[in-house]
Order: sequence, then structure tokens, then C-alpha cells
Amino acid sequence: MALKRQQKPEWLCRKCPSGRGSLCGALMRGETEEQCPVRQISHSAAPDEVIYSRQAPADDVFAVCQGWALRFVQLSDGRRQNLAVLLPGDLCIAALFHERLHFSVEAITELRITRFSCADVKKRVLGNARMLELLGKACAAEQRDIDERAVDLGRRTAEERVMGLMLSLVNRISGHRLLPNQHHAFPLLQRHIADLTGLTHVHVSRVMAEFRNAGIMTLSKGLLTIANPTEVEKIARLT
Amino acid sequence: MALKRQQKPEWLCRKCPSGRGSLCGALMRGETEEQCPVRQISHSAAPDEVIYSRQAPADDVFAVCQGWALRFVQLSDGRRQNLAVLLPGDLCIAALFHERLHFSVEAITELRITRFSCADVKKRVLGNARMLELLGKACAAEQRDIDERAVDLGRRTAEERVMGLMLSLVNRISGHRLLPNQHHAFPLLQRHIADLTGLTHVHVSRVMAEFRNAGIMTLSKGLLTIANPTEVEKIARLT
DNA sequence: CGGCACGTTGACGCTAATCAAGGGGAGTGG
DNA sequence: CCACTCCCCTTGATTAGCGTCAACGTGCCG
Repeated sequence: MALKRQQKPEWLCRKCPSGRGSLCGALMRGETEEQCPVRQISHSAAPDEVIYSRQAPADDVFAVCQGWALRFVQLSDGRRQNLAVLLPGDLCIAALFHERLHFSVEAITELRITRFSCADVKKRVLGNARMLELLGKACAAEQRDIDERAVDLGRRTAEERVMGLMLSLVNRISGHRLLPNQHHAFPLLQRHIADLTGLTHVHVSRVMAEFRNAGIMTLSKGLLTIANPTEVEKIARLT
Repeated sequence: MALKRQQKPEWLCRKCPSGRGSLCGALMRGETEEQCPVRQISHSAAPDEVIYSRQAPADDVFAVCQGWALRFVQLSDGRRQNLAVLLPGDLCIAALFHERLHFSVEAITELRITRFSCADVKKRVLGNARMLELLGKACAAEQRDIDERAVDLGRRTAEERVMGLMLSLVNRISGHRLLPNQHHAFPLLQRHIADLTGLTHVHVSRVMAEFRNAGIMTLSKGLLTIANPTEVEKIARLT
């Protein structure tokens, strides 16, 4: 199953080819710039593999090049909360200024990341207004996302949370135009969704069944199909 | 009542006097540094006054000098989630790299803040490794706090959430040593606590009554008394 | 005095958790 | 090839936690 998830889609980065305007791209090019090289190293992980662990000191930050990952916290009694989904092109810069991580990171699909030396990133950002701006924007986006998650968890119903999550992810992977009955490669399992939305996988199953029966959207075998975008927006996007 | 809350304690900044190692202090001193002045302006607000509004473009960031504030989101149907409590010495730097805010900020007590020009802060950070480090650490602390809130909201019981909130706040205001039966000036009302923990004020009242009856802690008229620190830690700090 | 905000308490109901059983697909080993 | 296991999903029955509604007490203020 895990292997199946990995094999079909490529999960490639949409930002790398174009490159402009992304911190991730700027850092990668940064390696070759003579005045401020950024040491970097590519790394792969298998589905469900934990690549960063809470409490571990990390002296690099990373960008996702291919595949999906999760930032999460697991309590000692087993309760787990997923904080964010990391897609290709996303940076996880929390480690830049933390001495110890307060979260872990786990691969959902087969994953390829690039690790950048913290010290080098800081050095490179320091003299470079554009880099600082990109770094700041990345932080801001990360904060916006987690703030939105907190609002979901605190004040929205199960339906709204699930729908909001799906919609935000589809928007991120498909570039903001969603057509009826379009298929999207979507590797999150119901247990991932449950831990993102603060629900149990049983209840996620019920909510998804409800959406399916209402002809709104279907998630099956790694494929998400949105039949009724209008309805999706209506349920998800109460601002 | 609102006035009462404001009058008794001073809510002064513990960081300003000492000054070292805080971004807030560094920015304030930054005004007088000839090469990189940071324009700043002091500002006051009354209890319950909204000082930043969602969707508004902000071209300054601010530090809390005196009083308590809340960062929050309010949905169009009235549901509200408080994202963070801002104490004296805290910076709210989210606006630095957001073009529009996705949250609002409201005074809890009588409030004094200092606003710093975004452009000046960026300029000042750009050339100064120590400032960059301080800014990064401030961001990291902000992220850590909201991540912890998300875990609370998603995966902890009402008792754990309330206790965790109280404990984290007491730690922040009292500098990490809590003695039995010590009183702490504590301006949060039950409705603030409810919107921080994702509960209703009715349920917060029940939870607080439970703690009070168990002889663990009491909150009354702006005074928080922790009778049994051990028990507080036990309930709150399941990592 | 009346009005209002805050807190408290009780009765009731709903949302989502828990417990449990079973189906289906994929991989494994005989 | 089939039996077996494991993981993921589904569905039903029951329960618990928290929300909702409502009433009331208190302190403050006009």
C-alpha cells in the first residue's frame, strides 16, 4: 500500500523548474554563488519514515523536493497532532532558530528533500534583502497555515475541518483553479487527515462517506475527485 | 470591571529594564543608532480595544510595553479563536512579511505598545547578525507557542488545555519558579480563556470550579492562586 | 433603582469518541 | 495457487465530553 502510493504519481516540485520567487530555488542556486555558498545535501526517505525527531538538535533546515511530508507532535501517551503538510517546494525553516525541535517530521510518500546548513543560510540571508524577504514570507506562510489550523481545531465542525483541509491542499497542489470532476493525486490516508483535523480515523471515514454520498467529493486509493467545487467552497470557507 | 482590571497591577515589561537579549529592547535602542535608526511611536489602548484588524495592511510591527493583549481570529458567524496572549516584552512580528494580516489584535487590559516601522526593522536586521538572530528567535518562540496551542486544541481534554494555558502564562509572567499559594495578577477573563482553549465560557467555568474544589488553583477577580503546583504540572504537562 | 457584564449551576442534547466487527486489497509464504 | 496477515476503510451500537439554553447571583456603574 505504501509502495503503491509512491509509485504512481511523481509528486514533483512545481517551483523548482521555474525557480523565481521561491526561497527554496534561491537557496539551491545559492550553492554556486561564490560569495555566499550554501552547503546542501540531498536526502531520501521511505513512506512513514521519521526524518526529524523532536528534541533532536538540528543544524540544518530542509526543503521538500519530491513527495509529501508531515510536521507533527506525538505525546507520550500516543496522542498525535499533525501540524502541517509539507509539499514539494515547501521549506521547513523552524529549525533555523530553534536549538531543539519541538516537533517531528515524517514522510508520507517516498520523499526527496534537500538539507541546507543553517549557518550558511543565515549568512546568506544576512546581506541580502531579497533573501530576507523570501525567508520572511516563508515564515509568514507557515504561520498563516498553523494559525488557520488552530482556528479549525478550536472552532470548526468536523465537516468544515476536513473540507477546509482538502481544499487548501488542492489549492496548493493544483494552482488555484479547480474544475469539477478533476482528479488529484492525493496521498493522505484517513489517519493522516484525522491527525491533522483532531478527529479519529473512524469519524473521518464517516465525514468522507457523507461527502461522497452527497456527491461533493470522493477520496479513494490516493485519488481525490471534487465533483462539486461550489459546495466544497461553501462548506470549507467560512471566513 | 474593565477599568478595575486595569487599575490595580502595573503589568510592566520585565524585559525593558534589563534590556539585553530581547529584540524589543534592541529595537528601542535602535532608534538612536545613527546608521540604522528605527522609527517608532508609542501608542495606548483601552481594554477590549481592537488595535489591529484582519485584512488591514499594516506597515508596522509592535512590541507590548505594558498590559496584556490577544491575537485572534473571528469568523463571520461570530465564532472566535484566540491564537496567542501577548505579554509585556512580546513582539508581534507577523506583520513584518505579511501584506495583509490574517488575524486581529485586541487589548485585554489597559495597553501600551511601541510600533516600529517595518521597513526600518528590515533594514536594521539586514546588516546585523545579532538582530537577525533575535528576530529569528522571536519568530521561533511564536511558532512554538501556536504549535503547542494546536496540539492542545486537537488532542487534549478541556482540563489539560485550561491547565496548560494557565501554567504557560504563569511561567511567562513569573519567571519559572512557582511557589504554593503565590498570587499572580491575571487579567484574563473566562471568556478569554474559553476562546484560547476552544471551549465555551460555561465549560471553562465548570473546569475552573473543579480545580478550585480540588484545591489546585483559584482564579478570582484578576488574581490567580496556585495552591498545588505539583498537581498543576501533572495535569498540564503531558508531553 | 435598573442595567449590564461576569460567573455559576442545572437540564438536556448533540457531536464525536470508543468499542467492536467485518470487508477488501496487497504482500508473503507455503 | 491458496491461505494468512496486515493495513486501510467502513458501519453499527453505545458512551462521554462538551455545547446549548436558561435561570440566577453578584458587583459595578449610570
